[in-house]
Amino acid sequence: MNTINSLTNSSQAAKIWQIVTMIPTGHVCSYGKVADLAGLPGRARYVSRALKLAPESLTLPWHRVVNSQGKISLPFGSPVYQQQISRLREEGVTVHHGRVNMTLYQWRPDIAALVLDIPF
DNA sequence: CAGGTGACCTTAA
DNA sequence: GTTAAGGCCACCT
Repeated sequence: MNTINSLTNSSQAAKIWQIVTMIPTGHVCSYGKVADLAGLPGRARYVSRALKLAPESLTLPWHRVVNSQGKISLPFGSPVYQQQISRLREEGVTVHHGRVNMTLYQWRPDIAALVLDIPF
């Protein structure tokens, strides 16, 4: 079985995708935080892989995921890098030198969301 | 089986 | 404020 099918069949990837869809417009979340909320602590790299291989049909807000320092983790200057910045700016997020201010824009899930989403 | 890789993270200088 | 090293885990060669 190829990589994409093994991922799309993975309940772990599904949890990651579900968390990403919860990030509100105008906010961002780190790969590590998404992993934590999905019940997969310490697996930030798995989040990046799940996003890269997610099917188009999911239309995930992948642009709201940045690294823990607030920096765009895509290859500098690449088309997809530029697109992430454009999408964030369309939502009112200031991006300067390929980075967002995490103090201002980091998503802080409320208690209700956590209670609803931990069991899956 | 043994490395190499990556849209990462934390810690320690 | 920064970088470097070690850790991390799934996948690929």
